[in-house]
Amino acid sequence: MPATIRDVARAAGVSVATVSRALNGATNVLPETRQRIEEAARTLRFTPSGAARSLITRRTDTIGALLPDLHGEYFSELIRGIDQAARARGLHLLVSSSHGNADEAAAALRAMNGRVDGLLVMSPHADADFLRHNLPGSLPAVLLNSGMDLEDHASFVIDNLGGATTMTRHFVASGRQRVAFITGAPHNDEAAQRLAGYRAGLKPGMRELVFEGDFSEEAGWAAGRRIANHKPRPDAVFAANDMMAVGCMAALHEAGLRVPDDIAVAGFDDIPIARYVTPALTTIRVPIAALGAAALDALVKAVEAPQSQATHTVVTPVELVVRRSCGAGPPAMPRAPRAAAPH
Amino acid sequence: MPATIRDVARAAGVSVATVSRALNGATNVLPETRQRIEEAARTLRFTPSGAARSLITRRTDTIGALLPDLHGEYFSELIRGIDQAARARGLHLLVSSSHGNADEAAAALRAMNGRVDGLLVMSPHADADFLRHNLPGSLPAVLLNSGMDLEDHASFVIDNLGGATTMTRHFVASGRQRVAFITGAPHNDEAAQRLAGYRAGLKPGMRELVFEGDFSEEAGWAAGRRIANHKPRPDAVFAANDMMAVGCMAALHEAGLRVPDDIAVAGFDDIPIARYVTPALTTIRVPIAALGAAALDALVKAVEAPQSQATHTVVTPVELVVRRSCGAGPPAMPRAPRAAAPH
DNA sequence: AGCATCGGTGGAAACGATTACATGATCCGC
DNA sequence: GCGGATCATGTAATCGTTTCCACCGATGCT
Repeated sequence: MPATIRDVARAAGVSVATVSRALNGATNVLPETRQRIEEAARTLRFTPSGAARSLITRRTDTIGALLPDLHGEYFSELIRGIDQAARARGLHLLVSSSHGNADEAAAALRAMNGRVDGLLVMSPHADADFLRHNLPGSLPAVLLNSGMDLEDHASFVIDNLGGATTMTRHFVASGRQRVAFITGAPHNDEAAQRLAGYRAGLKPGMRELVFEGDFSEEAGWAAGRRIANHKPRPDAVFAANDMMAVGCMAALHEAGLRVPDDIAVAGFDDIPIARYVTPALTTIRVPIAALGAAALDALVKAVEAPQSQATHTVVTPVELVVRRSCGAGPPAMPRAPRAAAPH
Repeated sequence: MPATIRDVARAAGVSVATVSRALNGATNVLPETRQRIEEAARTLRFTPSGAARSLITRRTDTIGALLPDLHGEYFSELIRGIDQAARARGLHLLVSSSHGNADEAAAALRAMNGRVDGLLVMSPHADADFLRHNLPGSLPAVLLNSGMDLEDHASFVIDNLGGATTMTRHFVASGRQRVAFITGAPHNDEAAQRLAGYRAGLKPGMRELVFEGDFSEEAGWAAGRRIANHKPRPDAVFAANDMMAVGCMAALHEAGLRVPDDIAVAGFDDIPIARYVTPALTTIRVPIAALGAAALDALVKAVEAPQSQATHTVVTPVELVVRRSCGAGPPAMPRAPRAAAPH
């Protein structure tokens, strides 16, 4: 049983009110009294109960993150960005992930009530209706990468459309004639945007060549096989994400094709692996961590000024990264400076 | 302002006690009454306050994770494993990371009091003394990858020593004569264990060749340059982690050496990148997610039976993964089945 | 000298839930 | 027909904090 504020009060010979004031930095406490209290707190190893404190304070100094999955580098980067921004503000992070269905997600959402000051939501189930029915009370929330405009919440998305358009135009501009596309998961909003971007980037008169995928490496490999056998053979492949591009390159390689000489390959996301595969992968860099941090910043604003909920959608720009897999780029393996980290 | 249990009671025309009983599945509530209460709760969108509930219940259904950093695949895997095990038990996860110094870590620890039922601690600052002084009350805690045996807490570690020994022996067994080692970060316990394993794996009479590193890719690259110029040139390099191995391979490549023909390279951890670099990296597979899950399981046990704190240290075994970078392994890029995940 | 002020402190009411105990009503068996 | 068991429900204490208010001695101003 941990020591309570009452124990400290008794030990220091004062009332609990005074202890609370002394420990929370109120000015109107006699220096001598404060010192006695601090010493009592130290020897009793008193730590205020977060639950009790946030019950009366109505602040938890915690924000909740509802994520679809923790698999892969995309989400680890996202969490890292969110955590970093949260820590800078002295906030904690309560994460909840992998909700197979809407009911599970709803349960997770409800369980957060009274434990968080705001919610960062990134879930395939989180449409407008879902939030309207399941968001407890008036918890501020910010949406991530859910393509819809919601009236009540700010929303942060990646410029999937613009990025895919840029990539496709890059292929076209460097003389590729038959640019194929491997789609992302069906019913996925980001996948749809990237496909639309691909279409927008083709030159008028160019034929679109769409192969189905689902964001997984296997799907990329399967699509790569089909592409290798397709007549006339495409001279460029744009995969809706990097993992599929990696799988596709393997299949093309197995089919005896040379990348980029016979066929160029590009992905989307710029996951760390992208620069290490051979040849290094041309891709669209997505500032994932920055996106998470920006979303958290917006959420904190919403928490601090509940009425002035800015409900606009912020589109984060992306950047073309040209590497060997599309024929250009530096010849050697680039060693971009990265923060030193154990492991 | 969210609805409270009192609002529900008023709406249903019963007392708060009855509402609590009805909503928590007690049997002794008239079906008709229960129905009225459930409907009232639904229309008012009542969600019990976690803070209030855990104040009286003394359970938070949350476990806290104190991590050193969220950078890199190592920690994302760890969190994934922990989260998965936690979710299976209906527990939430409160994460806190990147504590530059012991004071910050202590503050983070204190802030967890009253918000979590137990603590998963992985921190360079978390030695026995630190925990004794900063662990609030009698919070159960489990340590991760901190090399020391603590009396009061269970501890989970990777078999760094055994893994490094195995790898070194593999080099020796396949006929390598001069095996070099690139060390991890100084003052890091895991780094020390891996170095010790390297030494233990050398054949009696073999000369040890130790190059300094710090787990970062840059350090691996720098060590690779020194190794390429070293006379007589080593015919194998064992880096204390995969990132350094990757950097080292780049440097060897730039120096005109062929891996694995001129010199073999191996790493430690088996991060996802390892199988995608060219040549694919021989390494020691560490079941990171499983480690996190096991630690969480142990913590849950400690939470449920506070007195029977099993204080033993569990050493998780590791596994040698042979790929092209040391001369063996399958010729084509392997596509191990991996769970399909967006991005 | 008297009265308002001020600064330190204590008492007690919140916050929103759970739960031990009290209270009636109903029902059963003798 | 009456005492006691049973059952649904209400009353109130409780968890550990913060904070409003009252109190009281000392001080300053006129």
